[in-house]
Amino acid sequence: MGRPKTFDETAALDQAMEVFWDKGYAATSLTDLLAATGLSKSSLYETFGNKHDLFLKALERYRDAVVAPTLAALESASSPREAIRLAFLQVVQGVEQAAAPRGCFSNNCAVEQANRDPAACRRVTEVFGRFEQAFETAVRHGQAAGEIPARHDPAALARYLNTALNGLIVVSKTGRDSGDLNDVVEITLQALD
Amino acid sequence: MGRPKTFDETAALDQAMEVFWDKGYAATSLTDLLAATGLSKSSLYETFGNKHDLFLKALERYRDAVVAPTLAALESASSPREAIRLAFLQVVQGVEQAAAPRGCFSNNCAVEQANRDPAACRRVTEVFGRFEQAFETAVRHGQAAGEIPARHDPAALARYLNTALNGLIVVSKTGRDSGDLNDVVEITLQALD
DNA sequence: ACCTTATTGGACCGAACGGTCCAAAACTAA
DNA sequence: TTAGTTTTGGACCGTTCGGTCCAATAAGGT
Repeated sequence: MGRPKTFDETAALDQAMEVFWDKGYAATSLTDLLAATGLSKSSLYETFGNKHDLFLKALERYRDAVVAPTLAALESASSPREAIRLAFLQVVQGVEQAAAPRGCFSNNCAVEQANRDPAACRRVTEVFGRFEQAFETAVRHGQAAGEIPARHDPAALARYLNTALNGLIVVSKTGRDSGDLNDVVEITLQALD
Repeated sequence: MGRPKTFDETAALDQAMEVFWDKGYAATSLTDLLAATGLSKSSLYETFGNKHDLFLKALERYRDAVVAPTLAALESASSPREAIRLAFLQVVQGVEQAAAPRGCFSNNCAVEQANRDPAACRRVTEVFGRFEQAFETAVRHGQAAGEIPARHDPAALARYLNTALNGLIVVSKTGRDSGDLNDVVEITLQALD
């Protein structure tokens, strides 16, 4: 069976994801990736292919390891309305804690790569779709529980929430007063009244 | 007085701005800039300094040549409420017309550079601030005209509108159905009711 | 113990990167 | 016409880029 790998493949992928998340695709060099993962050049190419392949795998890893758990919480919350608020407040919290919020990997990728990298764009679209789906089921649950008026169209409201969330993430990147951001969140959530 | 320049400096700057706007900072090479501006390397360095200097100048040019006119229209509209709606619909229109919308230069820059380029970040923050200011005066005018209820806090509402607009721009980059985007705009603008 | 199979480090590659420099050219002012 | 000033093209620079390749190595399976 030959010599086994001396490193954890998904751990290395996680490290690569962090770098891409922080610096974007173009600004990330192979040297950065080697330093972050601790791999040698041959190991990296052997296990992940080239830089672009690795980038796509990092995007998928983000979807599975970061996005999916968050959305699961959103979909199975006992109080869907509060869960939605929490999703927004987590962004504000991110600003309070990190001096330089790195935003959302998919969001970053949409802005940097969507125009010139169809494969990456497809994956971002998928993540956005999942967000919308999660928001939609949360809205439906909220409506069933009487927390959200039934007159709202769940699908449209979900798209709205996803858009607003992405806006908040972008604006946060320039470093804002968290009180101001909280005001924005409150107004945003009035759409659920 | 010596040999005069054979090119239009602001026209060259406009071309450089287009490239940076489309590709971002890291993915734009000097070769790209030379091709777009038509300048020789020495002319470019002589007139604009290095790549980063040029980038900052392109951001400022964007603020003055692209953002300022838009905001002026927003601030002096006879129907402020409709002007706000129009600002959002322009983004949707951009999706319908361009196969690959390039978004907003400041927005792109916020996502790509805010964390690692303080000078660029400052300029982006300034543009965001101007947007909020324009939205705020539009809201105030709308309130004075009776188009927008007086109970709303103009500053907070302006921040909300700026955030929502940026969200719409980001989501648009992945190429969406314009009908869906219109739904989002309608819900967004219900905050003005 | 041995043979097969796989991993690994690092030398190496051509190309492209951002940036500098200078001699030739082109224009103005006198 | 000439002196003075600025622009301009392009040669050139060292560095870094993403990527390939191979010999050495290390761990199975038998």
